[in-house]
Amino acid sequence: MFKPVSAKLNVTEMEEEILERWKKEGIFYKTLEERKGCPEYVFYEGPPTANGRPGVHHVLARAFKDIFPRYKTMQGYYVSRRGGWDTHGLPVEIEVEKQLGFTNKQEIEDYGIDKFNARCRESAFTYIKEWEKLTDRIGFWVDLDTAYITYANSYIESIWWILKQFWDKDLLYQGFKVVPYCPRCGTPLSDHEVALGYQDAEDPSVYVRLPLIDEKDTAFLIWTTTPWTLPANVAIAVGGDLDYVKVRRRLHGDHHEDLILAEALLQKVFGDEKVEIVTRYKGRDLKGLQYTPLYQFLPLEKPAHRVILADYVTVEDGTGMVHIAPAFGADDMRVSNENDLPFLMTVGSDGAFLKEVEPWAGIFVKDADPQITQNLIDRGLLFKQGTITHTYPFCWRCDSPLLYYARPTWYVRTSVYKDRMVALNNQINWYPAHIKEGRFGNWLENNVDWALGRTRYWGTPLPVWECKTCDHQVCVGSVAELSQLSGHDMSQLDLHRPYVDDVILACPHCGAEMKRVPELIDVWFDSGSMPYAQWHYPFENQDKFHQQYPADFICEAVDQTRGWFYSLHAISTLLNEKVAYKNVICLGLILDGDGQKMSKSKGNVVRPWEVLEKNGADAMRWYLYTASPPGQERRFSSDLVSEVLRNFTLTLWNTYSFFVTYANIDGWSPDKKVKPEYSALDQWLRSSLHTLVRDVTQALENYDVLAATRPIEGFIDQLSNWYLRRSRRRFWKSESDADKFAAYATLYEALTTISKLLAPTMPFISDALYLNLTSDGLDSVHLEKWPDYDPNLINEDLNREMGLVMKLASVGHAARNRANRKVRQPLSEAAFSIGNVDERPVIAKYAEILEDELNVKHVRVLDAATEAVSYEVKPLPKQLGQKYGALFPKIRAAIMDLEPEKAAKSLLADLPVKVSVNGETYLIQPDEVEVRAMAKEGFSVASEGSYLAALVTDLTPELEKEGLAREFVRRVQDLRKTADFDIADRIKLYYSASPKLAKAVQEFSTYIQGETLTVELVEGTPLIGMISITSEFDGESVTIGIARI
RNA sequence: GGGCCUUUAGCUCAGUUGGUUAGAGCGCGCCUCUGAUAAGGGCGAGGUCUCAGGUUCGAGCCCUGAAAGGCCCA
Repeated sequence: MFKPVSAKLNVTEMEEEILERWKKEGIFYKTLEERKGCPEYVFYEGPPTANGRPGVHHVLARAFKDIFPRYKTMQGYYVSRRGGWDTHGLPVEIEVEKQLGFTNKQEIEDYGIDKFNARCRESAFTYIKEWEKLTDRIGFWVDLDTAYITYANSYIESIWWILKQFWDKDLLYQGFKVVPYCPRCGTPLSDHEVALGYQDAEDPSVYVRLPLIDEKDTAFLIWTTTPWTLPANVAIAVGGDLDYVKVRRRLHGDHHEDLILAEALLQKVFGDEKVEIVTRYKGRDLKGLQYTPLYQFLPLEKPAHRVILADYVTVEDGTGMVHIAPAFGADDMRVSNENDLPFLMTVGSDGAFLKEVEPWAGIFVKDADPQITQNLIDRGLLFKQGTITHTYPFCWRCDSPLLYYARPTWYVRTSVYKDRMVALNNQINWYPAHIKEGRFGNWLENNVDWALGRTRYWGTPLPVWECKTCDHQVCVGSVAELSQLSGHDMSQLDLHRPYVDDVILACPHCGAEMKRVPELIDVWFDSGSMPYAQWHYPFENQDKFHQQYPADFICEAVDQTRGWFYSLHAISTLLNEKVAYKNVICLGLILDGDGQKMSKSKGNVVRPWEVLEKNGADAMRWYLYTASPPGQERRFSSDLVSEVLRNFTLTLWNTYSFFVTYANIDGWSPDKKVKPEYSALDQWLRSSLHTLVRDVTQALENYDVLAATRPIEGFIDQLSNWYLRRSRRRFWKSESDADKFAAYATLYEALTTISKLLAPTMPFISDALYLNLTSDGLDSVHLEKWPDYDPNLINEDLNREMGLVMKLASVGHAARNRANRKVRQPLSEAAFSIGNVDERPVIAKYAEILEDELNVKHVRVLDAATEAVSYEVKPLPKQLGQKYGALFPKIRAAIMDLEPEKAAKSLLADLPVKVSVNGETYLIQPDEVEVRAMAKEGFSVASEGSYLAALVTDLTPELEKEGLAREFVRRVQDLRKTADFDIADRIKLYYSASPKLAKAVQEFSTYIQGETLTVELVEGTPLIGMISITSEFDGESVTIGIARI
């Protein structure tokens, strides 16, 4: 006996029961336990930050992550899946700052770094419960009990070890560079952080005169969108080979002024204003010309304010004369150094002007733009102003505009490993494939050194100590080393600020005090270090590390290309010259209903809970797998998840419920000793099933989730709507014969196999099915072996033939519809015409199925000689086009010109026909054309392509009576259902009917009794206490009463 | 300015090595079937396959260019 299964499914209840069972029996740990010692399949969990609520996009990633560990476990691999939490960095700090109402770094310092960091440590796990609950609810099996935590001392120590390796290889260095810098957070950002925050922004666009020293009434014209950088100007750059002109503008009276700019930009700058070209230059002619500085707030260490040459100057916008402020542009800095120009720093680390810049001291630079512009107007130096909208980087967390700002900071010399990173990337299997050469490959090709330093509080401290006196630096690679260098036991030290800052070392060179440099490191370095740091490698777990490196599989969204995908790859390359992961699925973004990216800052993150409560985790997962290719972005809609439930989950569930219901009635159970006698339909289903196992397995091997899921939908549809519909009578009939056994065995095999195929993707329903269907099975489908397919059972011919039978049935139904003959009314005959000779035998072979499906007494091939009235012979382009190439159009025309009747008769007899083109004769084979027939009158026809069904719609009295009997049966069945009788209940039945119907009932009484489980069929008024109904149809009337026996 | 992706029915998406009638699901209208079904079946409305060139006997598919949208980088 199987546990009875209602056709109605309460999906949430079912899933929660399964969850409860998993928990109670520790199924997840059992799957690990059982596979101990097996070959390892390695999955890395990209650590999320638990200081925000998990959203739909997290469900997406976790759903995809879950598939392969489950699949590989079933294949016999040991897949330890350690969870992880990202805990450091700005996202956490900013939340705490919000709580405390802080707006700048000084407030944090005043509050106390120790207290601040203690709060950060807590805040990092604000939503840990919700994360755990969600992870659990969606069935993502990951070991959160042993999850690695990036703030742990052991984790940090491993990172220190990595940094020390880099230090020893001269891969870690301090440089003075212009970096993207967030003035609010007070820290530089790495390129991949900057990449997260580009937005459209409106900035001033100003054209400014810089008067020449040696020429009266003449000025260079420069352009900038950052007026605040002008006080730091030291030079003008021009392109040596570009063409420049001096133009003369007429002013009021006799006055005029001369301006120098690139010729190509005259139109853009002056528009319709007429100006006179006075002189032409090449850029290099201008070199060395001096101009009057705009401002002189700071002393100059070297001569400045002259024209220099730079290769990056273009004439695309501006004036072709580029204002150079070495403190605020990477290119500016480079050319300034090349030309031995001074460096003017006018701005503090808070983004406000220094006190030397008197008029605007203390004002945030962007806020000072209008005042500077006004100042230039007042002094007659502003030529023109406006605004420009362009994409500008903003801080990815706090939305402040970033400044490009020169400061000393720490770098990892990734650029020297660029080629190696590119080469190793070629070994990685990317899905979708274009990321490899495209987005990720390009990113690697353009690699610049990793800006590692962060001047913040909550993060992994950079373990470099510097001598106050002689500037000597040491990098510390372990706690032991720190103890040794400091002369104190540091094993209990919290490796965070401010505690590490308090550790003073003695300089090995001069003996003076060494203090730690102030920087923390980029949090992406934390997560990229997880392959090593999660095991506290190399201090512990050396074996474990080697077993678990590199990963076979990782999966994150596309925004990690420059995030985790990169940091894993870069660290692994620099450290070991190996890949960190072999296969990676890169997911597209989930968009909200309006196509907007979901993000916390926009507040449009859809809560996954509603969807889960309504439709369950399986349906939500299935939707995410099947909706669109994984790399593509997708709009998320709760309604589409409901659709999965209705169309897929419930179809499967009902098939399962049907099986259990009838198997229980018949007391059927699987018996391996009995060899089933499979019918053609059974063989077809098994062929489809084993094809499915083959295809799904292959798709999973290729990390192709779409191809591993969509075909299952197709199979379930055919299982339910063709196999089961066509097999119902086999289950209903009362005798338990070999045919019935085969039907049960087939359906049972299909359902148990499906439960395994669905285990990685729909872990709940698959286990529900498995547990009930396999009484002698394991504790969970997730402990099962992945199914094998039997190639001998795969019969492509059978698959094709059955497809054809379905097509013919469909055309047959259409013909019935057209003739207005409902299926309940038996008809004498259906005749089919099939355009392709080879396919014709299908009709005879599957006659029984077609007769039953269409409710006709007989099916056959339409007789070409006597029943068809006209033909059409249609050339098949695929065959003929490939065979005749350019000759095809003429061959085609020649075939169309043939006399259709004559040609058709020959072709239907499987004989070729001759056509003549350009004096040559060609033989057209029967399989190179389609013959379409039209049927004579007396038939009701429908056709699709070359398939035609012709029904004989004349009714004999006998057929009519049978039709009435079936109508009668249907009324009884309806009544049984309304009365809520059990399917197996025997009944007695009283009826009174109009004469014609009464006669039909008498004649078909055996049939009726069999169909309706009627033990006593009595003509007479229903008895008191019977459930009864009166109805009229086809001009007849009847009253029926039934009662259970 | 550069890179990558997308563009097919009202919506979500398929569309094989290029083959002449471009499909599915949902939604909509009409009809129908049902003792597994929240379903199934039939018919219908709904498409200049983003546009323009090119290659080819033949292009939704291949090539070139353009447009729109998205992501990323300057």
